[in-house]
Amino acid sequence: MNETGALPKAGLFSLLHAADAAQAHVESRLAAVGLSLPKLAALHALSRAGESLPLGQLAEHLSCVKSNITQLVDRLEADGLVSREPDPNDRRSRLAVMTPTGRRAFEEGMRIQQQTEGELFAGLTPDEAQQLAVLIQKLEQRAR
Amino acid sequence: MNETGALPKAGLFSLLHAADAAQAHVESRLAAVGLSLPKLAALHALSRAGESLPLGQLAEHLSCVKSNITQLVDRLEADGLVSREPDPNDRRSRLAVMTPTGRRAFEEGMRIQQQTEGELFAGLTPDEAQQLAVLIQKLEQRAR
DNA sequence: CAAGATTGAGTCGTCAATCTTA
DNA sequence: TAAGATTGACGACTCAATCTTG
Repeated sequence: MNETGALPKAGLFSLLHAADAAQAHVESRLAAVGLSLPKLAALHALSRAGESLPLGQLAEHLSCVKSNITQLVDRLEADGLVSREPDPNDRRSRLAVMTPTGRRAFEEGMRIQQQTEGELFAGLTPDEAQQLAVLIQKLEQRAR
Repeated sequence: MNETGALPKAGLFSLLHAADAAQAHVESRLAAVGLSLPKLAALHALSRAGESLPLGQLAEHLSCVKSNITQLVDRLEADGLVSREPDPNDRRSRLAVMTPTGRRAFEEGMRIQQQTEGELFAGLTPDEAQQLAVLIQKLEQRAR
C-alpha cells in the first residue's frame, strides 16, 4: 500500500530493548560463576592494567563516576575478588588489586562471556556484524 | 596482514555502550519536563490504554516485574502525574490513572522524545535504519 | 489455594556534600 | 585550594516473602 511504512521501524526503543535482552542473556550465564557484567568489566580493566589500578583510574576505564566504583569495589571485595591496598605513591589514593580468586573468576567469566557473545552473534553473517558495528558507531557518535 | 581483523569489531560491548549513550542522551533532554524514559513509557502505556490500567497490566506492557511498577507508580504519584484509584471490578486490584498534569507532561515528553530520536537517527539513511532494525531484531531473537 | 499488590533486601547507576591528603 | 575517595540520598531494576482479596 505504501513504500515508507509497513517495515520494521528501527527506533530508539527497539535498540534499548534489544540491548537489555542481550545484557540479561549474558548476565544469566555469568551468574554461574557469581559474576555480573559490571564486575567482569572491572576485573577486565584490572587485568589489562596488570592486576591493579587506583580507583579513580578504574572509574575512567569503566566510564563511570567515582562513587560508583567505590561501591562496585565494595561488592567485589565482599566477594573476595579484589582487595583495596594503599597506594605507595599517593596517600590519598587506594589501589584495587585483583586477588587470586578474582583472577580465576575473571578467566571463567571471560570464557563464558565470549562464548555467549559468540552464540548471540552467530545469527549474523560477518558482513552483517560489520554493518551493525558501523551503524551502532554512527548512532553513538550522534548521542555524544 | 589479514582478512578477519583490522575492522571495527561489532561485539556486545559496543552495542551496550551505544544503547547507554542513546538512552542518556534522550533522558538529558527529557529532564527538561521532569520525565525519565521509564516514566514516559508508563505514561505512554496508560495513554494507549485510555488513561488507566491495573498495575499488573502496566507491568506486562512495560515488560517488567510487578514490584517495579509499584515503585515507579509511587514516584509518578509523588510527581502528581498519576494517581492510584480502586478497581471497581476487583478489590484486589488498583488502577493507575493519568492525571491532567500527567497528560500534559506526557505530550511534551513525547514531543521531546520523538524530536531527539529523529536527531539521533538523522545520521542514518532510511536504508541504514532499515538494516539496523533487522540486525537488532535478529540479535534480540537470539537473546530470548 | 490463586492472584494482585506491596515490602524488604540487594545490585547498579547518578549527584551533591564531605573528609583526608597534596 | 585541588584531588582522591567515600557517604548519603535517590532512580530504576531484580527476587523472595508477605498481605489481602477472590
